[in-house]
Amino acid sequence: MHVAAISVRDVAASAGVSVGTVSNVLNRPDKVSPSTVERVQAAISQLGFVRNDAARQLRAGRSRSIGLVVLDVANPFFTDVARGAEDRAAEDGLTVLLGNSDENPGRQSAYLDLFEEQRVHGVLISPLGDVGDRLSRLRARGTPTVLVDREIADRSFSSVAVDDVAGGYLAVSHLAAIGRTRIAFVGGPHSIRQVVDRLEGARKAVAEHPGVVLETIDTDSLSVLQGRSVGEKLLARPAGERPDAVFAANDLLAMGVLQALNMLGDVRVPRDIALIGYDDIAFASAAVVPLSSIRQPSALIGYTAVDLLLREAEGGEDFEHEQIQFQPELIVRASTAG
Amino acid sequence: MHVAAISVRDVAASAGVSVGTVSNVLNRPDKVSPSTVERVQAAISQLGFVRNDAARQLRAGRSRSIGLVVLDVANPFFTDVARGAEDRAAEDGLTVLLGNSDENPGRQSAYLDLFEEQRVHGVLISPLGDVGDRLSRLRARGTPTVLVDREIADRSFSSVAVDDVAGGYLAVSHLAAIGRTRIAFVGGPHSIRQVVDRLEGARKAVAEHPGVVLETIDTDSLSVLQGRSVGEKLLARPAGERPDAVFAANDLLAMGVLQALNMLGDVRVPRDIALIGYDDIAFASAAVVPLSSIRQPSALIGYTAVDLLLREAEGGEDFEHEQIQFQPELIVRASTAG
DNA sequence: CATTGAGGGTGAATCGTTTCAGGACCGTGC
DNA sequence: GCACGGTCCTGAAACGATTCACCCTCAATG
Repeated sequence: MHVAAISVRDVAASAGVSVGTVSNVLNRPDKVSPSTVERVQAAISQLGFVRNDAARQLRAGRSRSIGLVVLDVANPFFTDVARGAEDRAAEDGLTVLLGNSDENPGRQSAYLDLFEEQRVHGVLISPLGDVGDRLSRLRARGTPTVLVDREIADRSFSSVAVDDVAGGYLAVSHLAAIGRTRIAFVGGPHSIRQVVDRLEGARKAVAEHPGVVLETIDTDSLSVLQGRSVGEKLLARPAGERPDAVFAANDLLAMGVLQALNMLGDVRVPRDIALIGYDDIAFASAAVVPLSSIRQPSALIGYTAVDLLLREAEGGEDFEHEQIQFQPELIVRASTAG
Repeated sequence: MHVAAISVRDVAASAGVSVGTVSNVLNRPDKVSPSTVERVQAAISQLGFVRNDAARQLRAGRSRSIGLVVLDVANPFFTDVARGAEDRAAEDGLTVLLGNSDENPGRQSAYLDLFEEQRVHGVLISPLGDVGDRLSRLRARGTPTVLVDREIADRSFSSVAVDDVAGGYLAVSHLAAIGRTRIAFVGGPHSIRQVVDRLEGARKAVAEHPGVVLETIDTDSLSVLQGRSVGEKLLARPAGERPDAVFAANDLLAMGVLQALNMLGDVRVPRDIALIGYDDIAFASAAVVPLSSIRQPSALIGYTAVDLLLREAEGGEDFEHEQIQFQPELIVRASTAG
């Protein structure tokens, strides 16, 4: 468009002041006499001046945003995390840039590049695969980083997570407690730490219950679609070879499994197969058979992560990295009744 | 952090070339001899140089992003739209910035300010209330704008929408066809055009079916929670005064209603109350009673909107604004069976 | 041999905001 | 009358990538 862009210079000329004064009106109005403030503001709205954020950031050296990379925006768990993060960021006048890696290392990497080029205030990431080195470099160059829903073993990063081993343990202990003995764990890929931990928790619970066996069914991702195809595979088995309980690594998968099982009338949840998911998303309670699940404080995770990030940014290089861990909670509904 | 930021100047010095050449390596490697490209790239990775996007944008005058303001990120319909938009934007090397107005005019306005300060390539918005003037000014200053899921009467804006009147008509005609006569429309606020249109379509269908009456129940927003409270209110009525069918303005509301009705055993869906939603989100088919709905091509809407935006940006001031409208589709499931 | 043009490279100017050292002005206190 | 401290403003410098007019070389051409 050929509309000449209006700059502080134009505003200054129109109001009969210097550019420095315009900037002061914008950023420290108390340092400018009221009459001048008024004159400048009149010029601003008359000319339709809009601050150029790029110039601002260039000067400032940092943007006023925080980058957040999640595994899947379609998963309500992550939108809840994002909402919590936004809330905390807003308290400090910051914005959250949401990047969806879609469980794809290439996209994850692209977002990290983008955020670094944008000189974001910091990065929150629910990491995929082995990005420890990448993140170390990022941090070394001055961008603080907090891991969301994951802690890295060597404690070199700050993190906010939920104890997924405990969650897996809760889920399977519950299934065992209601008398199920042939349990299937559905989830994948194993590059996602949560999947591995929940499985580990599941194994731990099984070990404590003699007579209970655990089968694992791998999936390519944690989506409704993948769940549905697992459900179809279960239906295809002879009745005797089906598990009598399924622990899905998240609610999306669980709902997919549920959809598939529900298509054919002869398998009933929870009568034939009990089903429990993970995350306790809002839709879980509205499922065909209301879904038992493991609840995580999702918004709180996001909120805390930003908080930690800001403290880390404040503290500088020598900041003591902190690992915060929340405990999950078992929510029992109809899908594991009896 | 005290890590000195690396600039093109440092890279140039280290590689023994001029800054102009470094820039050329970054942007037009074919204009630089292979040996020089290699030398510069070695310097870049050795120094850990990362382009400063703010400086880039300042010079370029525009950012490489598109702003998208949606009514509710928790609504899968909008995340699908966003996904479609991202896909199309990626084809042109652009990024999508997602802003959630949460049906709040203040937040909507804040995002528009932010996007304008960022000098985004363009804005996609699912507008709330009366923002025509605001958007006109935005466009006058050079930011092309496309309305998503809404067209403005005077055709002064480009838009991508679905015919919501037709959708409302489809839903209620279907309810009438299965013999329901006391239909309740649940939705709100009326500042959302979709709500108004779907209601209009509903009225149109009712008018064609003598003996069918329509009641409207207003809500403050289109969320599961609001739906649940409507459901509770319906339950509180004497059985004879309840509608025998509910048309909810979106699936979230419908699922809320369904949850509430399901808590008490004496009202059954669809036997006592048939229920149909709108958007056909992925969770609709996994609901307690699989939900009938009106499907919209959500990802396609986002994709097309960006496409239109880019064409408009290309065309300049004299671009002929275009209104694209898709047709919705009725999806019948158990919640309106019989 | 002079001319032309292409390929490869240079570096100062530019984008728009913020910052900061300093200047003008005015009232106060000695 | 003068120094002093405020208050209010000024305007040049800086941030870092990109652009563009220009320069240099060298080979091909007439």
